[in-house]
Amino acid sequence: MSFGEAVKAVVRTIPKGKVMTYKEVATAAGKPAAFRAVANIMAKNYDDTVPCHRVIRSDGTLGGYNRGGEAGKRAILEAEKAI
DNA sequence: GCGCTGACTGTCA
DNA sequence: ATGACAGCCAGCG
Repeated sequence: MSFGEAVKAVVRTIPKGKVMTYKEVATAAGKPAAFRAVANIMAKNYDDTVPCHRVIRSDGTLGGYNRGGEAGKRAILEAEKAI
């Protein structure tokens, strides 16, 4: 399994109404220091089967989203009571 | 195979 | 607390 697939699998395990940081996802994927790669994977190879909108930065900021940016991402999280 | 890029993180000033 | 710099990894040209 490639790292990207592992990352997607981890994000898919995030329950509704919950959020994980890129670092947490990278750690769960097996590469605690690959948070940068995680962001890169999500950015370029976005997968609709993966709730990447539940992945936020360690600061608590939403970071980014390719479906409307932070605004759209925030809207989804609010709808799921994650924020 | 090499180099650049990026939805990041952590530390220093 | 805010801003800037450097470091890290995987994917793509």
